[in-house]
Amino acid sequence: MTSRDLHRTVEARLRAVGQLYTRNRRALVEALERAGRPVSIPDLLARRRTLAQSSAYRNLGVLEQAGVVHRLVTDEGFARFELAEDLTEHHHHLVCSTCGSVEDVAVPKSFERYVERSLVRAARRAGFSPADHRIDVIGTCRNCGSANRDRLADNRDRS
Amino acid sequence: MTSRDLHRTVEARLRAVGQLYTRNRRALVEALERAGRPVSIPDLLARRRTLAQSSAYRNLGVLEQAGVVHRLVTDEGFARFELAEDLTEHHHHLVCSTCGSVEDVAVPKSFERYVERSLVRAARRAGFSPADHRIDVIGTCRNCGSANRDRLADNRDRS
DNA sequence: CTTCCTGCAAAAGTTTTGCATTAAC
DNA sequence: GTTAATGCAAAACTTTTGCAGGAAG
Repeated sequence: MTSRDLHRTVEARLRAVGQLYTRNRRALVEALERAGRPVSIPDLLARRRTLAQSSAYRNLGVLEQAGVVHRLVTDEGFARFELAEDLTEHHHHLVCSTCGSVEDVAVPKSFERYVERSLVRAARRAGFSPADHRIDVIGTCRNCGSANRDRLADNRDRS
Repeated sequence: MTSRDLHRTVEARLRAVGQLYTRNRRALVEALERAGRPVSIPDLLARRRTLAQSSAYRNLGVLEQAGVVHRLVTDEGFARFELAEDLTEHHHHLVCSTCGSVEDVAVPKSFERYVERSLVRAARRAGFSPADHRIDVIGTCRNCGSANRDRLADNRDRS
């Protein structure tokens, strides 16, 4: 989807829930588009100094209700936001257990189809009506991994 | 694993990180064992009135470091705790988007093997070292589903 | 002109921390 | 008796809310 299509879609979805596409909201959508990964509120505030914290929370809430952004929680103690999946690509997350960063990762369609069918079956057996799923891979990101390798190398050098 | 084995294992893991298996900690482990699903701090405090809130947070932190409990975050704004997976069974979660409740769900071993292999491959391609994965199914639990069906039936009756 | 959005400040909710007391070994 | 855990209260942090002023249609 082009950036222009994105903004048109966002505007339509906001209008559908009786909301306007204001400057602040456009700035948030642009920031999320540029980031290409889930972003925290402090990050968003740093990128747009004039944006009040309460406006960030409120607007992200509105955008979430309009189906434009998705709020996800990590074990960092605060939330992160990303564009809704139908505005990007269906993807999952690589969560670094060292630094808390979150990156997107795509998986093959065949994997998704198989996972989806299996999960629907397992959920139904438990009397649960499945609507969606979420998969996170926990581990060590490239940065923290190489930092760790450096540290190990240092220790070897010293001994 | 029997309850007795569980407590022996917990005691050993706590000792391994220089911590004691005190009454409060035993009570927390027993509560988590009985619950059989992720439990919130308010729930845990309600089940043991003499337990101070700060002790609950502190002890769950210690138990997490000892590898006895696992902290998981939902979009409810607070954390839930469960026994570590190697003390129970490998499982995933059914998260109700209406009431926020979380239940455990088991999936076939063949599913796990396939998912694990696919995720490891996808993560490595992104320069990420995978250690574990987490799968949540989002949807409507049995209670909220039947409440919703009741509501729909009511509306039909009235028209 | 009327409605909705914005920013500031204060409040609410969850989690963490300091410190004196108590329990565990 | 010494060390570690507990409970109370206060603090820190993220998120939500009230309200007066300003922007948008």
